[in-house]
Amino acid sequence: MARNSTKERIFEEAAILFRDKGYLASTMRELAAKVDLQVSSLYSYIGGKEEILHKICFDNARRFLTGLKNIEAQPLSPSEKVQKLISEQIHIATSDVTSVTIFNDEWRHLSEPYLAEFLQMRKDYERRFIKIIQEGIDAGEFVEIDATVAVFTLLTSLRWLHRWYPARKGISIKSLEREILKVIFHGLKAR
Amino acid sequence: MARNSTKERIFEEAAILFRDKGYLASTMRELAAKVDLQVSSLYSYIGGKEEILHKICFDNARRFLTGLKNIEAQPLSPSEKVQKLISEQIHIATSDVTSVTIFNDEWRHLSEPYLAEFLQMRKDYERRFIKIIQEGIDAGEFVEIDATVAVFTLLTSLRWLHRWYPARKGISIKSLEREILKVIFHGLKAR
DNA sequence: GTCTATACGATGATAGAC
DNA sequence: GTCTATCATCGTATAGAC
Repeated sequence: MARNSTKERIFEEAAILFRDKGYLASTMRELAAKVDLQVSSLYSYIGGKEEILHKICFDNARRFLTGLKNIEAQPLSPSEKVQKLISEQIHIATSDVTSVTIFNDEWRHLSEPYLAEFLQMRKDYERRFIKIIQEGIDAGEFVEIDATVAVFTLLTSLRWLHRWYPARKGISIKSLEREILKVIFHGLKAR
Repeated sequence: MARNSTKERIFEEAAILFRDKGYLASTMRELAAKVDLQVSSLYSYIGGKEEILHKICFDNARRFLTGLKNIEAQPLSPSEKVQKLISEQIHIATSDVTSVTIFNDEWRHLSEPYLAEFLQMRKDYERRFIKIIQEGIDAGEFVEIDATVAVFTLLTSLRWLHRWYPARKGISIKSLEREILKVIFHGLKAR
């Protein structure tokens, strides 16, 4: 009994291809070669190229939104919520690089109406993240800052973590998380 | 006398196209339509599609490296240097969105040997930025952090500034800069 | 489910007349 | 420098035999 079905292998190889070359530059011919099939045979398993992109983007969007929902529901302070959100982002980005890369970089090649739906989920996540930061500011836990600027500043560095963290070879996920939290919570400047 | 030559108009329209749809999804036919020429006429002005991408990527790489070099040469503290670097990134990213978007998002479609050359310039910039942070740590101006993690955390949020700052409508560049500096230097947490 | 064969449109680029 | 015409190639996807 094989560990992975042909369909699973197609999705996995496609993800690697999309990650390395981008969605548009990846061809069905290459994908077929990777899984040792003729191009036409791929279509016995999937409806088309975009179906793969769609699955990756929406699986990840749902994953992040579910994580956020769980954190929102817990009786935590804004600080603790932000810490958990950052921790979650780091763990997902480092453990599932391929998938997160595509989620972050290739969603724009979704066709309508999926693109609009995706953007709405993304915006929803950002809006709810901003709300948590604003609650922290109002509660006096965070400094008086523009919550939107703060969220995008930190969210952006997390979203593209997958691109740069291989540059810091040898660091453990635990240390990576500690260092990032240090920068985000306390900033660069010594007291 | 026209303000822009045909060649300049081709580069400008191509940049907008690349920014909006990505390099691969942009076609020479679309570009020709934008500048009111037949496709074949474009080739009287440029050698090919990649020449445009090449120019945008390398012009920007040089611009950022030149800015860094100037700052390095000044008799400033690491803190002041970092502040100037951040300020410069913000000004370029907000004043020349189109160009910076392509520089950040589309360089990977450069073919060799240009790709390798580009990556080397990029790495050089990062390495020198890390060095400044490390000097700040050694001088006691910055907290004891992993300089690489710190640089990528902040550099990433600056590099993709062009993607999110329209989400914070109405904010002035001055305020944007102040808020970002606040987050990066002092962090989220209230004292 | 896998194959061979192929449809069919889009692509970057060129040839050569004017 | 601009055009019309065209090329070779590659893209996703389908038809239909086995």
